[in-house]
Amino acid sequence: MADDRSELLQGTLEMLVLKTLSVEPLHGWGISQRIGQISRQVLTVNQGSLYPALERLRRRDWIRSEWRTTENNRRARYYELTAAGRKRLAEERAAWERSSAAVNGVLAWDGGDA
Amino acid sequence: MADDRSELLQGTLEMLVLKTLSVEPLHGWGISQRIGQISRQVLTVNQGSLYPALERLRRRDWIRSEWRTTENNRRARYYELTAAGRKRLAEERAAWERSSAAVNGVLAWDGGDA
DNA sequence: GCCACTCCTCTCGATGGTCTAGAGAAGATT
DNA sequence: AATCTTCTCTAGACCATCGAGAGGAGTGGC
Repeated sequence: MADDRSELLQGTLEMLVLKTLSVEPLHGWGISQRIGQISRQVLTVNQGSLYPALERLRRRDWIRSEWRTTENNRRARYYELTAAGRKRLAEERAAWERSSAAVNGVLAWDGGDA
Repeated sequence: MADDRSELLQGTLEMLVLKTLSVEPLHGWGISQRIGQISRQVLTVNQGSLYPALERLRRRDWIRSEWRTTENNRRARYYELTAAGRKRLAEERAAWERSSAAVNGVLAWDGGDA
């Protein structure tokens, strides 16, 4: 029922998070806001998906975290990319480009060759 | 880890199947072959994913099936798109285009405006 | 001082699409 | 007769995501 439910493509969350953090360190809530903002609310990340994803990324040493105080004077865990995370982002990006191009190729197919 | 596993983007299988059938009716094995062929093996559909997907599509009346004999003289269940399936394909395609454009937008973001 | 609101973290259980790993049938080829 | 190819189909498990929360701490209004 892919109604208007979630517009978040499965499997892209980690890449999106890594990309967001590659621009600047952010806390969880900020990552979610940022992705929504850039995509004009087409992509929405809910917290129940985000925190487990952050934990997975941290466990693989693609991001590291640190408690800090926000501009609003609240405690928040800031995440930033590691060198391995940067490499990982490049890989995921390449895979995304290859796969999405392939999907577009199938969608564009009209019965010609192949 | 840079999983060389499946290159199939989650959530795109049904759309790919509908698209494939929109060109011509095919049996399950043929659908899988066809998608691999067009995408130059970037996308691979394994049977354990395909048949449950076909069953879901059939149950929603987006495709209908019929036993026929193939060119190789074997029994095969041919699937073809219904009118509702054609409509559904258009919807999924629109959603895919919106979402993948949004993902590309996030990937292209470099810290400028939002 | 108290209350509502925003900011922000985090958890649990359920859902559901996909994968692994098969079984099995029947025509074709050797 | 044995094996390959074509083709359908299933069971169990995995695991990312989602829905629906709980909770804590600072801010601003009254």
